[in-house]
Amino acid sequence: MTGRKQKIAICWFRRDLRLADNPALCVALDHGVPVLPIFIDDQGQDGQPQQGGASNVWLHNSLAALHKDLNESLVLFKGTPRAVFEQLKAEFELVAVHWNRMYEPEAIARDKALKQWFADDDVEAHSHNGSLLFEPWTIEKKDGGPYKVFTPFYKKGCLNAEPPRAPLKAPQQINAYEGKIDGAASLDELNLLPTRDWGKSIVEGWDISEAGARARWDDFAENGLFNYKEGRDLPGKPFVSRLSPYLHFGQISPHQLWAALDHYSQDRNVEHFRSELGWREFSYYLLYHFPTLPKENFQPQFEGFTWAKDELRVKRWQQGKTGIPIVDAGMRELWTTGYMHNRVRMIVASYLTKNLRQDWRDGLAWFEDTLFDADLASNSASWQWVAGTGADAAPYFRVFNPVLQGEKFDPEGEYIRTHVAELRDVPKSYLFAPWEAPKEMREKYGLDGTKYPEPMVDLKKSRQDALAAYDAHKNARAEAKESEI
DNA sequence: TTTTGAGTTGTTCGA
DNA sequence: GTCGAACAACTCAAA
Repeated sequence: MTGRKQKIAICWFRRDLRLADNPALCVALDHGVPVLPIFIDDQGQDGQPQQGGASNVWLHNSLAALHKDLNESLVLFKGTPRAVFEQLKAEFELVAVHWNRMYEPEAIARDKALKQWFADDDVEAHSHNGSLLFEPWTIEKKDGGPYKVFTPFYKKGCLNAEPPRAPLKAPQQINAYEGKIDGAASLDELNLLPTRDWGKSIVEGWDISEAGARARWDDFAENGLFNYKEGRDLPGKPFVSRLSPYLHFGQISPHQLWAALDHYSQDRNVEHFRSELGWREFSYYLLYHFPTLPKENFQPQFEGFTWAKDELRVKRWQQGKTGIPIVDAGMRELWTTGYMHNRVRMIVASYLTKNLRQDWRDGLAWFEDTLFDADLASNSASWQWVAGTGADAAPYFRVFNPVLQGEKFDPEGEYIRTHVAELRDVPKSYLFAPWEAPKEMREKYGLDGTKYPEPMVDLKKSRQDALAAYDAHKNARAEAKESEI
């Protein structure tokens, strides 16, 4: 190549797959040179984690949509960011590189090293805040340490802090670099879709794009928000936002939602939805300050607690064949749609960790693989919360009774019937605990295990066993402590 | 340093 | 059927 290299600025898309309210994109466009929008798939490389199957399906569709929104100018790569940037640096004069921050421990390590590398090479590189309302390092207790309880974190820490910025408008025009780039990959070459058909069926009903995120919000604002505080507990009703996968991949930002909520009267429903965004912040905050959150019990007193390791139990839970209707409905919703209603997530998590006494990490791994919205921060914080090992966790004796939960939150059985076909015709009086149905009814509907399985474990006994296991652990610890003295 | 009040989402038991 | 108490202490946050 002769002459001077072409000047460009790079906007590195990651977990911010949108044009509106995208600080990195806005600033990249300000340099007055063509912007090269790129995405790098570095899963499994250089210590970066592998994303789950459902997440990759979502990502595939997101990238296709973003490419379209960018007038087909998005350039994809597979490999390590370092290698990609080395190549781009050889080919172009990099005026600046911009990205929006990620907060997983491995991502932080990667980005930190890259920043140093850019600094050593005199390339301007800047990270921006695109996905959190409050940066984790800005919220601290009076004594300077991190909060471990949600309410003071949210009320004192967040609500008294500098308010989140107003969302940025989408750029009116994008001066994108449109030449050919060596080493770029096609979307198919990223191989994000699974080989089985599963990838096709789960995307039904989702518009996986920035416009789709908008539409989802509009629909929720009109039909769910006004009834959110109580309605969000009813899995058979459309009162939850279902925005979580869009938030995870950044097709919509929390700033956009936070600001949009200002347009409504600040009643308890709006307050509650805001606080759910607060929970998302809290999860990221915990992961930032306690990076072992996905791997180790947050509460150290659970060290050495033994879970009843049983692969068959985990497998039947995954397949939605536990014999507990609301649990099976949830697990099947997850498998067939890539999503599970929040109330049911708690029920199935409580059932796995308490009634089946399986390690919360097994549940976490399954959710990571099958949820569209699999988000390391929220997922680890929430599993630990249910298991009782987490921050601000439920007391150990709080074991959900899935029969009562079903009767209370899915009273007409709509949710169960939607997801567990075998139970569609079972009368309501036995829908939540089919093992209690009279013999002839059990035979008629195949509730004796011919169509629908009998319960894996007795609910009452397994509850007592869980409480006993906790007690035993506590006593063992107390004794160990005593013998130290 | 000590003290005080509080802590997302539940269940069971007995009056 | 409804209601309050018990479940078990412990940690956190702030005064």
